[in-house]
Amino acid sequence: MNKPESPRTPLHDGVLERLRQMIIRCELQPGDRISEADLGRTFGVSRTPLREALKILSAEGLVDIRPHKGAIVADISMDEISETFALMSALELMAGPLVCERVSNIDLQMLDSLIQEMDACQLRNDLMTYFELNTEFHNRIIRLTGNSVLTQVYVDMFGKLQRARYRVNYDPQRWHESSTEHHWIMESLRARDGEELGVRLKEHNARTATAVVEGLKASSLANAQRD
Amino acid sequence: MNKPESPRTPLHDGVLERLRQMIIRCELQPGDRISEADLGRTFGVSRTPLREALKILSAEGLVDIRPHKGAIVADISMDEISETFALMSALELMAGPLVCERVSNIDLQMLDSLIQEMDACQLRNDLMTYFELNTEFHNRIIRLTGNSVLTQVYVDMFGKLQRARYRVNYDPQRWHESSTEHHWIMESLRARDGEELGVRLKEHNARTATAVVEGLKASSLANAQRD
DNA sequence: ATAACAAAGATTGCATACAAATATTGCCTT
DNA sequence: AAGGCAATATTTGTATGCAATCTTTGTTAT
Repeated sequence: MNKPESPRTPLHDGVLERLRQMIIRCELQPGDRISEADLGRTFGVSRTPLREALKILSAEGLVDIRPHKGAIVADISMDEISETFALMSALELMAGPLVCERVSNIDLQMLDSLIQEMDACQLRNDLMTYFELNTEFHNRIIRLTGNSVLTQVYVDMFGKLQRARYRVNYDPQRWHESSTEHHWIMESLRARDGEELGVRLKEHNARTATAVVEGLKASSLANAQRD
Repeated sequence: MNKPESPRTPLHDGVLERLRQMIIRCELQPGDRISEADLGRTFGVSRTPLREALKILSAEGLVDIRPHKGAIVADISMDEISETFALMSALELMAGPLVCERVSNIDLQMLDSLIQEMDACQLRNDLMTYFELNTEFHNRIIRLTGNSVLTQVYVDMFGKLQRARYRVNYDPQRWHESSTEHHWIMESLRARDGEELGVRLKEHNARTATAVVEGLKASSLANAQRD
């Protein structure tokens, strides 16, 4: 039915990735029940690999599994969003000095070109690609710490928040602000000022947090009125 | 065969917990292959729940699964240990002020009694219980931040490092130092001095890190000579 | 009409069976 | 004797079947 693809990659890996994307992109919304049989049919696989994928997503916090009652897409509360942003602030504060110790000119070039692409996205109003590039930008910076444990945690957090970002109607003004902040961040990087970089990353993060939380409040308010 | 226990808790949960403990306690050593059939026999379950547990442990980073080649207990490198300690330092620095804002006198009492128990363990040389109480002590402090995301990450990190702690022959002198540092930490808590608490937690952590890394170096050196 | 209960239906949890891939063993060749 | 190849054996990946649990629907009694 499907093309053979590569028989080397286990089936549940593909299922896992597809499910994760569906959840992050809000195609499956928080609270949605996940029927093993149904999803198995849509993916064309049996329940076994699907269950394995669900267990992993549960460990990642993207789904909740209630014994004998099935899996649902995990809800992410406003509190959890705020707490996650707060945690990321701490990680970025830690990252600043480490990154500046290790960042090379080639790294700077690479980040610059990412920013250029992001600016281009902004001009043609391509929010989706912007999100992906933005993720790439921030993850790369953290990866420059050379601390892979830190990076792993950061990337996970970013992924969890991505759902929230997709949900809010991004404010054009905030979008512009954000780009400016990116340029400031690059400045600190070029100056190799670790403390300053940490602070700027942290502040950028805090502003994004505010924007996302405000956006969510607004949209949930709109929903409440609609109901 | 087994007592009915509680039929409400899914089987793979029990398997998961037993496996996790076996890995943390180094009963299964890094690099050990995990045969699904074998482990299934020893636990008295089929491969299905076992595989689900393995997938979760893989997501937690305690085992590595290589497609078509089976699972092995994940190795934790010296680098990863150092990086994890560094990350925890950042988390503790962040935690300090947050904890001091929220800690109640009852919390202080509870932590005090934990310290008393730990001191007792030290007197009777009960390292195992000490480890458990120590874990409890630090996790509780972080939980007092009220940030559950931070707490989750911290607890995970602590668990990952627990393996390393179990492996090193704990230096009695370091044990004593550590107790003293715990008392300092309590002092900062009682004074509600958030900055100071953060720094003391961080320094305590850094010293533990040094002790563990040195201990591991020594024991791996001993192993190398033995071979 | 509403609430409580019961039985049918659907879904999850686990075990087993089979297919595909890898590891191992023994033989043959050089 | 050493290396390569082939056949066997073991192990993983997936599908399916059955039992236990939950959900839903329909009935009855208040």
